[in-house]
Amino acid sequence: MGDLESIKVFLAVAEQRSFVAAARALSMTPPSVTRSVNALEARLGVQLLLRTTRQVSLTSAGAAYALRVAPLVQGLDDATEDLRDGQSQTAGLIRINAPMSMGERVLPDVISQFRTLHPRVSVALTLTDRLIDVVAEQTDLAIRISEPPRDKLTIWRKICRVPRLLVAAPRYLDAQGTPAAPEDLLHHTCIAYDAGAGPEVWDLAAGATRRRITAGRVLSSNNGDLTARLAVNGEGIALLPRFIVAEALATGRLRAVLPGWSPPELWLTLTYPPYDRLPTRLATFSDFFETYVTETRPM
Amino acid sequence: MGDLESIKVFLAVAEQRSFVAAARALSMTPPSVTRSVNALEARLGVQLLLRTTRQVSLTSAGAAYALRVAPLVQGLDDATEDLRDGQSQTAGLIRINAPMSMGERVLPDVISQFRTLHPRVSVALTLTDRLIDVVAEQTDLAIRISEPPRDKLTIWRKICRVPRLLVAAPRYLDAQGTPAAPEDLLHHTCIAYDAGAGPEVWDLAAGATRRRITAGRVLSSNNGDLTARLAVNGEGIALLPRFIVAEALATGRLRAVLPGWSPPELWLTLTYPPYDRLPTRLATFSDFFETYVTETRPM
DNA sequence: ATTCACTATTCCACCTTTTGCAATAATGCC
DNA sequence: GGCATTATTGCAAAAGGTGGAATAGTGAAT
Repeated sequence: MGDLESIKVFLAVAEQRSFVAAARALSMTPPSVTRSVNALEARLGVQLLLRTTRQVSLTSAGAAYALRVAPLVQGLDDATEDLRDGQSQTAGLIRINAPMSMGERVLPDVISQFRTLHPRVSVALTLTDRLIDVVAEQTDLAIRISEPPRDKLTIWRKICRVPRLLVAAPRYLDAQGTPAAPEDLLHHTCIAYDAGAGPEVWDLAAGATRRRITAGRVLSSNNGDLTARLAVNGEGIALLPRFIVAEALATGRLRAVLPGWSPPELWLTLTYPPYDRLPTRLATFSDFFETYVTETRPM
Repeated sequence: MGDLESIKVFLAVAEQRSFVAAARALSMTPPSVTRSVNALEARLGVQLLLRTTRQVSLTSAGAAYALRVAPLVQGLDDATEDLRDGQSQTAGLIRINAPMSMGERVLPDVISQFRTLHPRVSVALTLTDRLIDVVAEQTDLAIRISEPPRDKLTIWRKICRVPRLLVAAPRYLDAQGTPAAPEDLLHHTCIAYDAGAGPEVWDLAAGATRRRITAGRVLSSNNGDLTARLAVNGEGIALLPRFIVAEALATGRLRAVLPGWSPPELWLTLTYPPYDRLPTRLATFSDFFETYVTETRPM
């Protein structure tokens, strides 16, 4: 006989002024109603109802208690209902974390289109250029560009491959020479788009041939656009996702380097906290995001 | 595993960010905490907590729910506590019903003295000159002057006897003659202080001798003071409680009739709704009232 | 007055649920 | 790679809740 339930039973009896009526209203048997109210009174140490076989009325304590407690119980029920709605319907807040490069490109579009479809969804967007801990950072959904995480603590979903390529400014290549083979990179300044800890090692493959190159001099940045800007400025050769440098390549400010050789592909992934069952709003957004990326192919 | 209790357990886990810590705080075993939270999540159909063996955190749904539900749970606890205090301490509202004659005499004094002793008590006073149904009238305590009620539905407590006597105005007695024996009343106008239904029958006793007299012409009123005023006006002979006519007797506006003969005594009683255990404020007031009446003897 | 219908309560056997302990699986730290 | 700690689960014992029938009490109708 739960605490809350017995309060509800009491409120029903108080409203109906009858135990059997309350029993009917709550689909209970009269004995259960009696026991429930008795238990509540015993717990409270206060008599709430004055009962005769022919009429039930409230003590003043009972009246005061009912008046005070009814809105609280209602509030709990409302909270439960809203919670269920928020889970089953596509509504509520989605806390999204993404790398900055995406925040400036695809995300504004994705989010406004999604919110047109699902106006009851709010989005809190944070941009971070590092691998975040989704649970520690209170994030519902992290968009990452990386090798698929091996974390057991998170769930992740692959969206698509993110092709990368080596680029440099024409000015740099003119001055330092254009590498013809991976080994030439040893004599170049390499700009790493990475957390920048430890020596930068690039795996390059051309068909079945693979080369593992440790870059010579290294500049690094955890921000893709900054890395690209350094490359545009002629600071060196950068390894960057294609979508970041696409525009610079098109306008000629950057030129592809070693176009036959490609580094291991990264994946665009969605990472979630370790839900047993993903809330609807997250699943819906994830589906929408995948569709958007697949159809517009911005990578 | 009650509804409310499992919410409290969840809140404890959410606050402590740990199942074992919550278990310690609530004097439970860790398995119980796990089961309680699981049951709550199952009932809500929503995952509230993200658990690892090393860290516990809230889902956004869980955070929202905790934020919303915590004050409600606190409110319920507060209500319970206040209710207990209101019962155990002498505080709260006492709804008193009394006959008008008392409302104008003893009650103002009783209530103000009582409230000086117990300032946290409020009193709602209604004056009614009829036998009221304490439970139907939402009354905590009814002060009655009558023969002790035989009602099974109420509890009553005798305070003291209320002596009555026969009185008439000197003017009336001079005009109609002064009765010398009970039988003489048959030829007088009798003013009844009573609900005034049916013929007025007065039982008079002088020592062991008893006479049952049916009054001749009858005036009646359910208000003691009105009855007394009619008697003062010389309308007839009235049977009234002594405390109502004491002043008129002292000033000579009324004179006692058949002083050797006295009607059955009435009782000043306190009547309560059918409480199993009387709330403290009512018991305290009742004790105070009895002491006041006994010491000042206003009857 | 007495019967009658209805109500709140209690009794009792049955059964679901809960509880605590021990065992298990999982995780972060040394 | 252990080690300590944590959340969880299995299992048997215990507790508590459940409904149906019986009981007592009440107000109204006869």
